[in-house]
Amino acid sequence: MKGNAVYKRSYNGCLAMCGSLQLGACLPSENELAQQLSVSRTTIRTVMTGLEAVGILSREGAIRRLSRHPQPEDAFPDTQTQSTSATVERRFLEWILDGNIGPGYLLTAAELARQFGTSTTIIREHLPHFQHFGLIERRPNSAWLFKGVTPAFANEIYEVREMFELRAARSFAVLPDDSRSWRHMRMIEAEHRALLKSIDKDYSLFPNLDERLHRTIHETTDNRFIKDFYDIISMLFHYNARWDVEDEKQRAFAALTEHITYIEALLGRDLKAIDQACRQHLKTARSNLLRSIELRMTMPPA
Amino acid sequence: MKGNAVYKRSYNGCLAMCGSLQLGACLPSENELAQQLSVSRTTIRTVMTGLEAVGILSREGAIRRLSRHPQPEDAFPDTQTQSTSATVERRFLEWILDGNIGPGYLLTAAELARQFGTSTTIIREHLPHFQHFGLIERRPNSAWLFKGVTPAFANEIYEVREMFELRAARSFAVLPDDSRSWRHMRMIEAEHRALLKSIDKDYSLFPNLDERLHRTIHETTDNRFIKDFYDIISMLFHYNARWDVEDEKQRAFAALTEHITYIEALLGRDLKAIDQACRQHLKTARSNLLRSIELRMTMPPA
DNA sequence: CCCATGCTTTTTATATGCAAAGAACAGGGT
DNA sequence: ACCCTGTTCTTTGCATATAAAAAGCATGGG
Repeated sequence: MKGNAVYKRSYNGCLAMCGSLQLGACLPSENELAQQLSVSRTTIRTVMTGLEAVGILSREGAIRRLSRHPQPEDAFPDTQTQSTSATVERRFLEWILDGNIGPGYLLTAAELARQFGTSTTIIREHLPHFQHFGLIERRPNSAWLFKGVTPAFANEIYEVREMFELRAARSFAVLPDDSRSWRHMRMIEAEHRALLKSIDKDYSLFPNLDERLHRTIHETTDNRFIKDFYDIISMLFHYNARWDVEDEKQRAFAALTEHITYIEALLGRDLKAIDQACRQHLKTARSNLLRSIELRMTMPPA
Repeated sequence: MKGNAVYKRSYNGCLAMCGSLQLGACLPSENELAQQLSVSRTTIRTVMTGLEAVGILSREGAIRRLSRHPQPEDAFPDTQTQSTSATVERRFLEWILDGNIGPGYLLTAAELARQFGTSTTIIREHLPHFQHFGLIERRPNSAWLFKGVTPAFANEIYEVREMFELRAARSFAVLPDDSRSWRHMRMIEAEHRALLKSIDKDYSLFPNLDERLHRTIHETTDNRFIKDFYDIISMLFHYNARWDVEDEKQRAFAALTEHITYIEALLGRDLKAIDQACRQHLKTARSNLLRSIELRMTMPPA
């Protein structure tokens, strides 16, 4: 009735720990393992029992020792280490953002449950989350309306994003030199410069860097609502990468250049330059997104 | 297993309709009734059966006639016309905002279910909503952390609110004279002037007017995220009224005056005046809220 | 052919059941 | 006194069950 993803993830975690242990060495205490993996001792004990059953551990009384080194095939596959809930969330987003349905489509919990092979409980728990993302809208006592990943959606997101990021960027500029964010930003700057040199082959590393830059900026506001909103941007951004593969290298290069200007303005505490660089970059990002959305609307994927 | 709040609400709705009917008159068609009350025909049919059972309606074949006028006691009490879900949501918010728990308190779904007399299913469906409000935070596989209605909470809300409302107000100013929002605003202005005259006795009507003014402004942005955020403000505002009863009259008067300045600036399309009035009003509102929160934190309610 | 109503099928709202995971308690060793 | 393991008790994650409500289909009258 309940999956055992936590068990499997912890099992894999323990396997990894065992890997760096000498044969015959005894394991840390249950409490310590539990803390390291952020799970309860109960789970650790179940894992230990499992490891003993396959002969990786042996125990004398209360002491457990490594009796053979774990092999890669001892581990559970990654697909099984995520809770049903997380899996459904991910698959649902993929399904929606891959364009399987268009604006106006009515989503019924019962149908989705069948489609994803879970119960309606899980579906009903997740739909409000996508409402928060602005993707769907509730009809009381009835189905959910899919609003679509439309130009309007992108524009509304970017309208808010611009306000938030401008404010965050300004607040970044007045933080002390030795704040965590500033140290972070200097690292990110270095990574940008490094990536710029090898952009021809490493352009696919850019999205991750992009996300980290913007998140670092947003985090400085210390405002739970602004941070929360960044999850929406992040979601959209993450999945946009799925469709928009054309010209990826050029776009990465252009964005990288804009980022560097932006970062220089930030580290230079030049408010005017910050505003300008921020606006310019978001404008580019917005039109990239819009272009990609419009392209997809005229020729939906097979 | 499922409440019948929809039935009861529709039943009351039909009673009200019957009230304005002549004795012996025949009712509208089932379809029409269903549409009027925004429920399914199935529900209407069940209601009709109920009304026949208590002798309010009589039927010959397919025709239903009013056979006696409904009395007030025929109606279901209002408490029974709301779904379990809605009731829990309301009671939970009241419970939290009335200060029954402090920041740092751990909420467990099981306990809440017992406390509110429902199943954990409902509770689990609602907690994410309060997370969206910024009131609680999730600990995976464990309890929820109540973050408290603290000064930080108020400040973070107002930081965002200011950005959104300034932008909305500016976009309001460029709408055409005959737009729905402008007509709306002129009505609201009239109500403000009327209320100003009778503020001594009618000050308790102010909160409703306040909400309508700000919502009218926010609606003009046509941005789902901004509108969505206004629900949080609204919630806080609504419940703030529960604690903050002292000096209510003075505060209503002060706010009313600020509103009128604000509205004049808006209707005058004077961008600079709008900015100033908006900032000024939000500043006052924020400090009222902060004062009330700080007061409550030093002397929590019995 | 358009709308009625009657009847059937599907979906939603909510409670309950149960395995997995977490938390609390208890004795024992250092 | 602390930390460790064994044990028990509670809570969470998820599926299922069921009444209420919605949606769909059939039939019949103007």
